Amino acid sequence: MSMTRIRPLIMDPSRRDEPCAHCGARAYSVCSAIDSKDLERLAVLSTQMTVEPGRSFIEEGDPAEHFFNVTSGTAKLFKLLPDGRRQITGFAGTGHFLGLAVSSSYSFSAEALEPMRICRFSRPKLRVLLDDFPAMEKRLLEVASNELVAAQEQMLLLGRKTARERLASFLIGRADMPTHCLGYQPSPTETVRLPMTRNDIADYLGLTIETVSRTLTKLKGEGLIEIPSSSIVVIKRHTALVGIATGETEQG
Amino acid sequence: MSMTRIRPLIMDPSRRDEPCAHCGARAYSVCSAIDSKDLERLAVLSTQMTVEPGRSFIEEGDPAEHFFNVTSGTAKLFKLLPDGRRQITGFAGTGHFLGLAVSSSYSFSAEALEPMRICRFSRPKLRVLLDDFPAMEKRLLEVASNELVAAQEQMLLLGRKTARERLASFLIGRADMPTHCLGYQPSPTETVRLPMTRNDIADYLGLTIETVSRTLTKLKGEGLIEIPSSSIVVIKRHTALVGIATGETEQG
DNA sequence: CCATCGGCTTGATCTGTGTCAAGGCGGAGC
DNA sequence: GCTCCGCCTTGACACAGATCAAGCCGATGG
Repeated sequence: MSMTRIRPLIMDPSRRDEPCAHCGARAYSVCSAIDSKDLERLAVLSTQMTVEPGRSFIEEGDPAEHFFNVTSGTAKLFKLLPDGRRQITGFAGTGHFLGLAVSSSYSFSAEALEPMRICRFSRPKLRVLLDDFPAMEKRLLEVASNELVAAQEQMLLLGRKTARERLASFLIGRADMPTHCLGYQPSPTETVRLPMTRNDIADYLGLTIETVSRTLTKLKGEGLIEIPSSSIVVIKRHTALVGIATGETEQG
Repeated sequence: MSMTRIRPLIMDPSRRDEPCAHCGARAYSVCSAIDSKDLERLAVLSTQMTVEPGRSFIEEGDPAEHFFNVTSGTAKLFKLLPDGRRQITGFAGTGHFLGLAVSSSYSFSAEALEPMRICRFSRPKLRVLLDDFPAMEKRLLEVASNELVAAQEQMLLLGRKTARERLASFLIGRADMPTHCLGYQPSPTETVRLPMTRNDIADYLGLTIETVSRTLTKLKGEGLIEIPSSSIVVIKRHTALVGIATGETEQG
């Protein structure tokens, strides 16, 4: 499964002994459920790593030996069909916890879009730790519940929305995201940074790259958005875009 | 939101005093995490109800005051767009726990497909109970994790599979389900009972009723399945169907 | 400054699935 | 046993988005 994987991960000795106490992502992650005084127990279980853009750190089908926590950067999470068709199931930013699942192997792959820092935990060891910290277990349940709600929303998008509605939903979703998930963010929230390629957007929305491109061009032509560079979109008419995203607006 | 709801639920006084100890669904549900000796505490929180086919017991947007546990029958879970487009996000059978979500309102609706028995818990009260039973919290996390994996699989289906692959996946998914989820089940597992209409299947798979009907007819014509009645499908060539479902088989 | 290359856009055409329309079938009620 | 009605099937046609095919644009490196 991972035969072609070359140097996907780089251990980072410089942070080996740095405890979770200094982690910039802690406030946004499940680790916030653990008290400062107990943080050392968590720290000894964690391994800090960096992942370069384009590198995978989870491969669908591989034995699920670790949990991960994103401390900076963004990853795409995806599933593949044998002929190469791909569905991106989500993007994981700062604070995102990865690897939940009872199964013994990963059900998706994860690849860095940008330089990332991640925090890795051994599954069995974290499981044991969780027995002592029900607050963290509770936090994980909250996280999983929220992701489930998001997944259902995405099913509605994939099953029933038009290309135009999908793009509008995607842009609004990005604009409404908490700042810490986004990494570097140009000032107003109406400016949306897109660290992923058009192909990634297409595979996230169940479209082709051509349809994504055409639809964005059309939204631009209608004055709903501006596209100063291909990885930046400025939302000019937020309410109108929301109307399209939620299916309230007829056509275009 | 629920102005048009009429007698959606029928309280069942005959089971009011019957404790969870006699619940047939207990073994399959999150309640199994609670020890027999503590079961009384759970029992006092629960209200048994029956729901007639076609009745809703959760309405998207309503305040989320309860959790539910399905003890028999099947429900469809769905989201709607303002113009009536519908996406069924799943079917909930015996043992299924409903209502996970941090939000204060439900993010989906639930409607009975068949006569159902459900067990209702007040959210705040169950939350308090969970503090005393971390095993149940752990079980809920497991359940949520598994649903997340299933949701991602469904995103792959909705975003990237053909109509033929969707129907094959759906039938295989039904055939592979644990028996207790299905309610009454005609003997061999190769016989699949479909308690939902073609319209429901279409709304679950992101297709139209016509495409579902045509595709099933085609699979029948190829000898992969038989359709003795419109709500029963017999899988004749399981392996071939799995090949189609997973996208390994070219076309048809 | 030019060449290269990956990612993006745009145009022409095709096609899988949706839409519209007409029966068929089987269970419920009289 | 007949009628009704909801659900399902089948056919003809339409269209949103896919596919195929150029070409553009901006970053990178010599």
